[in-house]
Amino acid sequence: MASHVRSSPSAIDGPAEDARDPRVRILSAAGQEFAEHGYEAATVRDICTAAGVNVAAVNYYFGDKRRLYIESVRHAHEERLRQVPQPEWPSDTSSAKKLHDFIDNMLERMLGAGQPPWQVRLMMREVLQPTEACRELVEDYIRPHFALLVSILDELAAGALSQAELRRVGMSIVGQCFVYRAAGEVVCMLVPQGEIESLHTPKPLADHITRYALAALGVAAPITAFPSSASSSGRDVVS
Amino acid sequence: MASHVRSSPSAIDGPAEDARDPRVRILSAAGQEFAEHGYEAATVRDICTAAGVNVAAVNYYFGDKRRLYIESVRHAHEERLRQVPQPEWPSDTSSAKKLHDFIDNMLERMLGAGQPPWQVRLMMREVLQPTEACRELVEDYIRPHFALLVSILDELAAGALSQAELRRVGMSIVGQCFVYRAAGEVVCMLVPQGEIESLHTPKPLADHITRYALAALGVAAPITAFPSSASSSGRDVVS
DNA sequence: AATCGATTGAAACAGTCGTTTGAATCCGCT
DNA sequence: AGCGGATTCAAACGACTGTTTCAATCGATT
Repeated sequence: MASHVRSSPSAIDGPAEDARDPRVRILSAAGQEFAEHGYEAATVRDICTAAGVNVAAVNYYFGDKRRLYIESVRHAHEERLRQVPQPEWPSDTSSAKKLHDFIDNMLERMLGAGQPPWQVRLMMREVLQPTEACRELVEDYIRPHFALLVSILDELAAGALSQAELRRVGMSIVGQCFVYRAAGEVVCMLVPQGEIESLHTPKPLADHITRYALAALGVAAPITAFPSSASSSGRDVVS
Repeated sequence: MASHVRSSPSAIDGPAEDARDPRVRILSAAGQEFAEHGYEAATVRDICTAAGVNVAAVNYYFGDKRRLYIESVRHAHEERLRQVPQPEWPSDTSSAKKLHDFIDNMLERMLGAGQPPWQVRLMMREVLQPTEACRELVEDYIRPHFALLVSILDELAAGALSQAELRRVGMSIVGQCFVYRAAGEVVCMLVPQGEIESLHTPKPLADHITRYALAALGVAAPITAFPSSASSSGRDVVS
């Protein structure tokens, strides 16, 4: 047993975690290995080598591989929450702009700048095949974001849709972003190369998904009504 | 070496594959194990036990685990193609109805009737983290379906959108279906229980996604314009 | 019946996995 | 300086993994 080790140094050290603390070094290395290879394929030996500690350390600090995994998922989404706070707008911001900003922000977090950081890939694994670490991830990270999206849609629909319908529309929007991250490699095989770079990167995609949603909700003109790439309809509703 | 074994009995036996053929028994058992646990976590011992053959059989018939996996993915999508042929419509069918049927069919294949058959889950794994078996899966199975969707959208937009824009809209539709299969368990955590059963099952979802698309394309009224669950707008465009 | 290639079977291979051990080392304390 | 708990280390454990071996068995052909 390693019960004599203090259970959570980060809780008392505060946000300025010492990178020389072997506990956070292991958590970081574990997160990257789990994100890259998945729980089964990642090995504690590789994790410890990457963290520069002995194999016995994971048992000493975390008990076993399963508990290390759960802690590393928690560590990942906590760090992610600190890095990317929920957006805030001046009170007179139009709801259409809020929607565009929200979608742009979500896409940027999911796809932004080449390979997304390992935290996102680890969380994505939990979404695709949940383990016991999933519930906490949903409550702390995903549900607040989804609730914000639904509230924006509520504002946008001006009471015309029930909460249930708003959730359904919200899921449609999330799905359109989600597919590019989860099935990105297949998307690249279905769409010509140049088109990927010009139309399926975060910025143009945010424009498209926003326009698609605004048109479906009747807030803007249908996407067939104007030429092509611009994010706005006749009146410039989003900027 | 096991080079003396005939390479593909199913090719000469025709569609009526003998279930007592150890080769297809192994392929079927392997597909289910790989679909359930993934490539790494599935063991050749479990596969052989499930297939009722000796462990040496996989080496005798397929060489090694990697080649067995590739063959089992091929076997899965070939069987799936035979089970679910592409829909065909009378030439006077409205393109709105075609879109609704297509979406309904895709959702039924992905989500239909509780746990989807193992073939779908195996293919989904290939989409989420492609291996060398992915390209063939895309060319034989996914690309034809996506091309059909794009052609329906082309008809619907009546030339108002370029091929690139049609692909982008197609990806939006696929994404809305995809999220329910790939992230289904998280969806269940975000949406109240009763709502799942009433609004997030294939039929109501197909109605919603179709209506969302038709409204976005300006073919039907915005989804805020009419009360709630019905799949049609004022004129009954889809039936 | 005898023969010979195709197929199956039980057992063992070498390697890697997560985990444990027990001694060695570090570091704050009196 | 010297004590004592906290931490690190190399080494080994037993349980698995994919793969191979080689003798036993099968089934059609002569």
